[in-house]
Amino acid sequence: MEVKVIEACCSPVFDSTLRAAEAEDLAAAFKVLADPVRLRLLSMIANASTGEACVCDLTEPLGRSQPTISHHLSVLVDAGLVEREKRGKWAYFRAVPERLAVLRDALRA
Amino acid sequence: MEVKVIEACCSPVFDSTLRAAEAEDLAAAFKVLADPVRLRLLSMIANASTGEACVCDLTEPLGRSQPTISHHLSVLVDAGLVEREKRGKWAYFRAVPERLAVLRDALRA
DNA sequence: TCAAAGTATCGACAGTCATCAATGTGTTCC
DNA sequence: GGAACACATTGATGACTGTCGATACTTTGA
Repeated sequence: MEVKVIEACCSPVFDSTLRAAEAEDLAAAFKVLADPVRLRLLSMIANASTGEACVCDLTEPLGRSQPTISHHLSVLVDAGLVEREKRGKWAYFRAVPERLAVLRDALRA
Repeated sequence: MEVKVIEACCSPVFDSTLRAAEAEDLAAAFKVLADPVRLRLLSMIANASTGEACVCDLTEPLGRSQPTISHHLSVLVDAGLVEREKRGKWAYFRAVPERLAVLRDALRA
């Protein structure tokens, strides 16, 4: 899945008729959110008490294999929705609420 | 594609940890928006001067066949994002902004 | 009733994606 | 150095979906 970070300049769906390129970018962004595992990962990371979570915290609750979780986290990182920071053996993930806000604004009427 | 109309009761992603069932519903809703043709259809319908549009108005600008456009419109209808009204030979589509608002609220931080 | 027009449905196909097992990479600790 | 651990990558596979041609359905008008 090729993921493109959506920019804040994108026109909202209801504002004016979307051009083909804008629609492609927006659709790619929504595609990132169109998976239940990724939504739950994003939710768990955003609600982590320390503000961050590592793969080991996220794998077991979702009932998916470690490679699958790692794959979904990479998709979220590529989309700019979460940030990855490697510290020692662990990889910590933090949410980027501004990115979600951009998508939310694209849905304004 | 099985489409489920998302209800307003759904927890936002950032509010509390999403349960599996909530994540499934939300993901299905975003999947409807995760297609450029559907996004442009929604945009064109919402921005139509009369507030509505028929298939004949929507087919040619998007460069897809009539069955493809009809399919995408059905997906949008099933998701509750647009309404279909048949008058004579024509099928007219109107946007349902409240549905989009529900999705937008699910993305609030 | 018949022909034409606007849509919807069906069947098939190609491309995409979520998933896992196996393996690779980098780090920590003895 | 070597073993153990945390995570990323690869390759393969099954399922899903966007697309179109062909066809069916419905309404209009003659």
